[in-house]
Formats: sequence, structure tokens, C-alpha cells
Amino acid sequence: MMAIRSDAARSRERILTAAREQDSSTLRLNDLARETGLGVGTVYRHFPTVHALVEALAYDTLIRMRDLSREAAAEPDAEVALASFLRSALDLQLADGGLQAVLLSPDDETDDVRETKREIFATFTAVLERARSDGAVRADLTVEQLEHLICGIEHAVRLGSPADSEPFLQIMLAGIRP
Amino acid sequence: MMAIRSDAARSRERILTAAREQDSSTLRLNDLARETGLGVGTVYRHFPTVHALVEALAYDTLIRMRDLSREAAAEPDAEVALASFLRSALDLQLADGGLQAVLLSPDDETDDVRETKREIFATFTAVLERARSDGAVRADLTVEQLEHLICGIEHAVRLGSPADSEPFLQIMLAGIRP
DNA sequence: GCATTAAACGGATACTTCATCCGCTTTGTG
DNA sequence: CACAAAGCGGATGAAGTATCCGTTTAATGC
Repeated sequence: MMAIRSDAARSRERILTAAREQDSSTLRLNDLARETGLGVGTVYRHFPTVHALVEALAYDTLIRMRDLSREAAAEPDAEVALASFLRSALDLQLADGGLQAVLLSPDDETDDVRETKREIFATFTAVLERARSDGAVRADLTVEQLEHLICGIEHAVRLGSPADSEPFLQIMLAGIRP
Repeated sequence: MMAIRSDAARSRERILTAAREQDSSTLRLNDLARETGLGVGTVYRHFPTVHALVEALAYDTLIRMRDLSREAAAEPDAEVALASFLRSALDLQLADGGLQAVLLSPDDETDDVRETKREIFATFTAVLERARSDGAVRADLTVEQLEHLICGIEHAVRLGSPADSEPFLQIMLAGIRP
């Protein structure tokens, strides 16, 4: 059996490196081909769609999110745990412009991404459940709603300055209490 | 001097009518030409860009927003006035998918739109000012921040169901209190 | 009515962007 | 070193975008 070929690994890295210098919302596969000196065919074989590339770019951030989720879940105080989880999620989504799309997409390109997302959502559910039974959040709030709210806050911060991040998060945290 | 020609008025209405049947985020000027039976040149003369068309489509909603703003500002209780203003803004933005872009755009196509937006923001500023001096909202919150938060909530609601609108608004209203 | 002309109309067409296909090249293995 | 299997490249066709200009039409003045 044949391992991953060295030229393919090199091409892949060249594409990812070039893509990291761009805004994920305006990525153009043909442009990356020109910038890297690779053929368009090569770029499209590695990443058949822009979303496949965005997902590959976001994978490191996703792993970081999983790790921070675990840490948040280990926090004894349920309300602190939830706040910590939400702050991490918001910070990472602001740092990685493609993460929101990856988190919300129902179709993951790779099993690694699917499994990592699964763990993050499971942890999130547990943290919210604990906060709920402590009476620290509104009883009717679901994980999906909170996820959407974080995406909304991300959007709001992007409309203004990154400095709005913390005040907006505080407003959300204050607002979700019973 | 020549008034607006009747054929031009008819073409304009045909385009607007056809455009209203579509999602404002996926409007295609060439498609509208085909659907209306008009030439592409005609469509592009009336609306040189998609944004020009979106703005024309949103104008009625914008007028409605201005009227509801005036009503909210007439409310004696400052906190109720602010809540009323924000609820109207959210509802209208959810009803008109192009309104957010029109409100946030710094470049308005027509003077009517510019003037209407100016009045809405002036009213909004006055309502927020009054709520602030009543101690009904956080002292450091600006009009821009609140505007962005409403856009964020709109985004969050669009990610889920319209039924999330009221709970999300409640969370925001609770969160912006001191 | 009819002539005049400014304005509007239409759609061919040039330009840009997107994604595939397939002949050629490179890599790793026996 | 031969020979698959995998990867590479870029010409190319399909799709979308927007302009230009010759033709038509509506309003106005006589």
C-alpha cells in the first residue's frame, strides 16, 4: 500500500499556507493556484470546494476549541464553566473566520472534523445541562439556541470593533440568566 | 421638462414585483430580465447594481421603521420606548432580508433613503439617551453597538427558527440593563 | 395629427469566474 | 530500473456579469 506521496503533501501545505494569508470569505481556488504556482487541477483535487479548504484551515482551531471545552467542563462551578465555554467559543470564532461555517455545516468533509464537532457539542450540552440544574440559566434555553446566539454575537462584533467582544459577551451572559 | 415616462415606470414596477418573489441575497439582474421579459439593458439602467435594487425594495420597510420609531419615541416610559424600538427594528429586519444591508451601508443610492435612515438613527439616539439617563441601560452602551447587536440577533434567528425571535430579544433586553 | 427629440429599450457581446477533463509527469515499490 | 498508481497542469467549456449602441417609444410643441 502507498502512503501519502511527498509531492502531494507539499502541494497541500503550499495551498494551506497561501490560503491562510487571505480572508476565508473571499477565497478563490483559481487564485490560490496562481499564487502557489500550482495548476488549478492540483488545487481542486486537494480541495474540491472552497468549503473543503475552509474546513481544513479551521481544523486546528477546532481542536483548540475541543481542548478548551474540556477545560471549561472541568470547572466545578457550573455558571463559570458555561461562561468559560462561551467565551472560548466566541474568541475562537472571531480568530478564525471560517469556523462558524464549519460548526454550522451539517456536511463535514472529514471524519476527524465530524468527531471533533461531535465531542464539542456533547461537552457543550453537558455544561449547559449542569448550569440549568443549578438554576444558573433560563430553563428553556437549548444548546442550538446558545450556539446561534454566539454566532450572532460574532456577527455583531465583526460589524464593529473586536473591542466589542467582551461587552457583548457580558450582555449575553447577563441576559441568559433566569 | 419631461416627467417620468410611463413605460419606464411600468418597467421599474415589473422588475420590483419580480424581485419581491426572490430571496434578496440571491438576486440576479440577468434572471430578472428573463423573468420580466425585459432586456438586460433595461434592468441594469433602472438598477445598476444589486444593492440599488435591494435598497429600492427595502424603502417601504424603511418608511415603516421610521414610523414605528416615532411611535416608540412617543412612549413616556424610557425603558418601554427602547424595548419597543428594538423589537420593531428586529421584526422589520427579519421581515425584509435586505434591510440590514441598507441600514449598514454607508453609501445610499437615493436621498430619500439617506434622509429616512438619518431620522431613524436620530430617533434611536434620543430614545437610548433617555433610557440611559433613567438608568434603564448600561451607561457605556452606544447606538452603534445596539444596532450591531440587533443585526447579530437577526443573524442568530435566521440560523434557527423565527420562533427564536422573541426569546432572543428578551435575552438582549435583559442583558443590556445595568 | 404630425414632427421632433430626449429617453428608454433590447440583446449581442465582451469580460470575468468557475470547475472539469485528460494527456503528461512524478513517486514509491518490487 | 521498470511499472503502476497517484499526482500534476492548464486548456477549455460552462456559467455568470455588465456594457454598449442601434432601434423603438413616449411626451411635447406646433
